[in-house]
Amino acid sequence: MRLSTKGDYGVRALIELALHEGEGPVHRAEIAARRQIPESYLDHLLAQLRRDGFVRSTRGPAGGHELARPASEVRLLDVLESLEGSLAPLGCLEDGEVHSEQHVICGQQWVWREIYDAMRARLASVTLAELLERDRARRGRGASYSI
Amino acid sequence: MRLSTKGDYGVRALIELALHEGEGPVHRAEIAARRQIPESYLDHLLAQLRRDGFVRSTRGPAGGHELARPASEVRLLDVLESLEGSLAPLGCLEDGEVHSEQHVICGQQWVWREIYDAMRARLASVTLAELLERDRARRGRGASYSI
DNA sequence: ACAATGTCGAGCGATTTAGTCGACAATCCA
DNA sequence: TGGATTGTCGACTAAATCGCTCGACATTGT
Repeated sequence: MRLSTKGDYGVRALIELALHEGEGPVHRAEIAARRQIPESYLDHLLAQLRRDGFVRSTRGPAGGHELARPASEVRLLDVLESLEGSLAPLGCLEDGEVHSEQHVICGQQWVWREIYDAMRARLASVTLAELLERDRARRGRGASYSI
Repeated sequence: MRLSTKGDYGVRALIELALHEGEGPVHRAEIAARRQIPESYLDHLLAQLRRDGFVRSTRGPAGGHELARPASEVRLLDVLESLEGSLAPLGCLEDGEVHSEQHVICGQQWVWREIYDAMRARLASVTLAELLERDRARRGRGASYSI
């Protein structure tokens, strides 16, 4: 029942991009260093986020990555489903799922349907802007920095 | 974010045992056939459920498996945590988890804490007796049987 | 004794995870 | 123009996990 590191790393990266919203592209290396993500792995995550329209990238020196849409309009649900695929806890809750006799036997389906719906609703209500804000607050209170 | 088949199969098996509550032990082979579970795999699941006190088994001919506690007192949450281990969607929500600086960086933790708590609460409110009842209802309405 | 059951652990093929690496493309700057 | 600097893409891989199977053994009823 775990989210993979993709969801974790990907959201971290987007928070970092949100932090620099409107300041031009951020280098992959900088994102990786500041959010503790393996750089060559981050590559794949950014590619996925780009494909799904969350991120815009530019090449060449002074290139990098930036948000393609305002942080306030990016829903956590969409980001996670981009990175992780479906978040359904059971195969029988999958979106495009055929309802064959196979699933007649899936005895917990009704509970998980409820939980899944609530989960998606909550994730849909959280924006990247809100994640950034919480991140700032947490880092503010937390152990101070040695620069 | 998927439950493994253990959770699915294991709950199916318990529903089958609940169906025969008070009628003495049910053979592993019968459970497997009626709930479409690979028999030699079911073995492991029953072993786990036995270790955690959900099931009592007896050997020898006329042996088999039965509920160790009344179906109405078995919570779905406990069954799933027995079979799947922790249901936490993120490592940083794990029960015995140390809160080191590692997690200061886990930017979605607060949302998932909420979702996780709600999920566990709901799963804790569902008993095996209720699962059995729903299973009966569903099978009643469903395609009728060829015996 | 023997047959029918459950018990336990080793092992195994397929899939997924979590990456790395290297060749290539675009861009900027001198 | 050419090289330095960035991003892009796909192949590859080591390790873990999943979903089992199998075989040796223990227990019990007849």
